[in-house]
Amino acid sequence: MFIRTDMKSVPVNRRHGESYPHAFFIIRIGKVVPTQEEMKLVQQKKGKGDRMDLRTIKTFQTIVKLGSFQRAAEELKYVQSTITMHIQKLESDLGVKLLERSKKVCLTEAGRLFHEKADLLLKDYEYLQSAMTEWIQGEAGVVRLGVMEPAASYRLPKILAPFMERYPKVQISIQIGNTYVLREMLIEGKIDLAICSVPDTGLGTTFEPLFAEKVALLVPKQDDLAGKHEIYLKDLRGKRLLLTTTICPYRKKLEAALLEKGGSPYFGIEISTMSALKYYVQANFGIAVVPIITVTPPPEGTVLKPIHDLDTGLVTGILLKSDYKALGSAGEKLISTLRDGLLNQKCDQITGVQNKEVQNF
DNA sequence: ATGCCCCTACTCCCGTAGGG
DNA sequence: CCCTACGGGAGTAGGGGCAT
Repeated sequence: MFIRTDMKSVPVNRRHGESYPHAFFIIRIGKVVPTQEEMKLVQQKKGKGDRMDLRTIKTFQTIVKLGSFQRAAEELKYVQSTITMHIQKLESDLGVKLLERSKKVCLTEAGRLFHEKADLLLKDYEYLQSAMTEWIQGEAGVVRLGVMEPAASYRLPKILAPFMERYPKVQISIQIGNTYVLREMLIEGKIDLAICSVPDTGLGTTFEPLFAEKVALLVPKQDDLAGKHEIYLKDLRGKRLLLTTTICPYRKKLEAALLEKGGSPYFGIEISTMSALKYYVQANFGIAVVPIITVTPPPEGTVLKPIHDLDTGLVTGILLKSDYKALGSAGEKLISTLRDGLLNQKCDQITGVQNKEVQNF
């Protein structure tokens, strides 16, 4: 069986000048993928007998409840002939007699079974209606979010916690990845939006910058840079740099700056995850340029130092598809929450680090 | 390919008349 | 008293034609 929902028009009651309270969604029920034989029958019947709608079921249930066609008509605000027509249609659709008409309306054996099952169907429908209402009001829904590090671990939880408390029925799925991966996922429709840096290509997406993720140099205490008052990119020459992968936007930005201001050569160790860098610095493997938020406070045995000639902000924001269609109320509310949360999160200040002001757009 | 307009067929409901 | 059948009015869906 399949259930097809159609938006039934709501005609103005010509006789009484009011809308029919019963004329909302109709659930039509039919057979899954009709066979050729069934299709012929359907054509022969010209639409009769292959479906039933929710109103006729409600009419039937009302008759059973009140024990009379007339009283059911009054309850449902139909004329009595319409009630008769509904039952005829229902019985015709099902191919069984549901009610015995005599002085008193009685259920047949089939009618009793149908009454029982129809009750469940109506309850399910009421549940569906309620779920749809919640979706419309933004109280429920599913939003697939892609987030890059460190925002995923260090910023998002604080922003999402109050949102989830306010909208407990909204399901959020979070995919963590780098900007390149998140953009691909967005294009392929695997996520609805992403929090990431500016993608290499803007084709097919629109980027809304929100803040700059500041970075600084993390060095072991025993390194000579730890005691240096001012550090510039040229001071990194000859040092062992701990780097993330080549597609990491932080590494790209750092390498571009090093080429421009510091010159070659540099040598480093590649570590795939940003969060692991600080532990390798702690173990005296080398030095690393890391987002400040990930090393607040710095691990024991390390020192965080600003690099004066490094534009420290990696612009981060919301990435959406160019042909973006509204996600529904829940999605829109989440976007709004993320936007406000990321714009308003307090900048991480570290003693001894002369941060530039976070650049807001 | 998309949007708009017009026409036709269909659906839904009503009131009325008649039968059990 | 209750149910059924019938005719008619009003609204909607869908197809066809046309313009962009």
